[in-house]
Amino acid sequence: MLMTSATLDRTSGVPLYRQIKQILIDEMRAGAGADGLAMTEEALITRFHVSRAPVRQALKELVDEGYVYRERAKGTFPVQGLNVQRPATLQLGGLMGYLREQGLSPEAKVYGVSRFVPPAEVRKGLGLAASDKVLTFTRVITVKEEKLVSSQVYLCSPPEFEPTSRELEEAGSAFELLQQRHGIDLTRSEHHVWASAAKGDDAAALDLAEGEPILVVETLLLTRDGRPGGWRRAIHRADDFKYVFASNR
Amino acid sequence: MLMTSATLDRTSGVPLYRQIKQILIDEMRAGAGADGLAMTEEALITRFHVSRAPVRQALKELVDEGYVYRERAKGTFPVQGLNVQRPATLQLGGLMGYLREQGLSPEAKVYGVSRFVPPAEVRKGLGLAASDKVLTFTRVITVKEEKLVSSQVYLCSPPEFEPTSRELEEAGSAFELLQQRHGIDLTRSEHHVWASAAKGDDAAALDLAEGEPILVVETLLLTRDGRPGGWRRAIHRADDFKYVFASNR
DNA sequence: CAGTGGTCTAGACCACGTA
DNA sequence: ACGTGGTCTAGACCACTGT
Repeated sequence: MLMTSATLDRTSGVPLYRQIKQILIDEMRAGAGADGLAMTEEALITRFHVSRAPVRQALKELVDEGYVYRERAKGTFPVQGLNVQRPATLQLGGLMGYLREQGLSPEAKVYGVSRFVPPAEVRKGLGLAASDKVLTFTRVITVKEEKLVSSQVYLCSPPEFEPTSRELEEAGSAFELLQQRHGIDLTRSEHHVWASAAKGDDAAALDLAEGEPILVVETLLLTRDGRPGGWRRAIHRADDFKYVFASNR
Repeated sequence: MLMTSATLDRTSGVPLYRQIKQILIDEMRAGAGADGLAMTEEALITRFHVSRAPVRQALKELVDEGYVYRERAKGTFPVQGLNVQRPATLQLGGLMGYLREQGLSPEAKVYGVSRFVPPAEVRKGLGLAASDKVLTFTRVITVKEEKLVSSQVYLCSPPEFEPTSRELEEAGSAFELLQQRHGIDLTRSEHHVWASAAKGDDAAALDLAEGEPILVVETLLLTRDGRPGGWRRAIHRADDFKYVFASNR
């Protein structure tokens, strides 16, 4: 088998460590699971004609992303099973996109877009004064005529941010809209996940009988500098929705 | 206020970047949230009399762990709210320790320790042949006379690994035992979390009526090199157990 | 012993944001 | 223009592992 060895492009503007990283990923996917090649730093330095820094940065990111593991005085080795699909942590607000990728045809409905003072629990989580108003709305995602998830969203946003229901339905996520229009990125988040029995509004929101099981996900969203910027309570139909995430520690 | 500035110890064997990192964490906790000090690389280099590498490594880890954020051409800034307790992702098998830290008195009971061929679903997840045997057992954690969680665990382990129920109850985690005795560390994991209605064995395991809501957490455990090494299905009493995790992306 | 990754030094050039 | 973090070079010494 003839293997055309990839080389680096020093004029492309793409950092060397990213090119190295991508080449190694491609090679591992292509079947280096049969641990053929040695990924020692020295080998990569001589192979790509670079110094240690870009090699180490590439390997560092590969470790963080779970592609390889390193053992002191032993070497760097690819993890097994890179060909099988590994679950990625669900992106925030990326549920619509994910469902489409899965070949489903999700529909989003947004109700009750308004701006008012949130309930005490939410106000506390967002660290707001008793009179501060936030943008709020309800979003229901339906798949195959069945209501899959109902979310109540509270967003600390400038008064100028007054999206319509239509805009919120078309945008993949309200958070994306907020970033595009006002440069506010709510990239940090804290999730609380538990099971409960549907009752009252929760039951009605998903057309469930009282007492039926639901999955509740409460999320506090934070800006890069750690200030609360949003709060969301999502109710999922039991069994139909699974939260998936991986850890390397 | 007199501030005794911490200095580095080059003889302690502790890497400089770790010392720098810890000093910065302490200072931020002490109240640098009032963004008093500048954490630019140049400032830290001159302050600690080191080169750029340890400073960058310290800051890199602080970013990864959510203590600071960096903006190109602007600077490095502490995130707000470091004094309030942030949720840490629950350590695998660390539930007993966590409950004790919370001042509760959890009790663990282990039943049915044995070694046999697992059901098809588990065998598939673990990538085993039809005749491979694994160690299996059931573990129930009780708090205040109430069964909180019931786990069915399947462990790929050498035949010599034959812990007693007693040993498994006293060890914080079967995974710890496996690492201590055979050097097998199942550090990687993939979690699937959803809500369901208790029925059959699941209902009996937690003394619930049929149809009551439960939280199901299925976890595939992997070794550092990515080979499946264990599988666990945990059933949690609804409302009493919350899965908490944070993300910086 | 040689090879590995972990840590550190002392420089360099660049893109980008602020002033 | 200047300061910031992002990237890269070319060295160095160390601890640890396997032979």
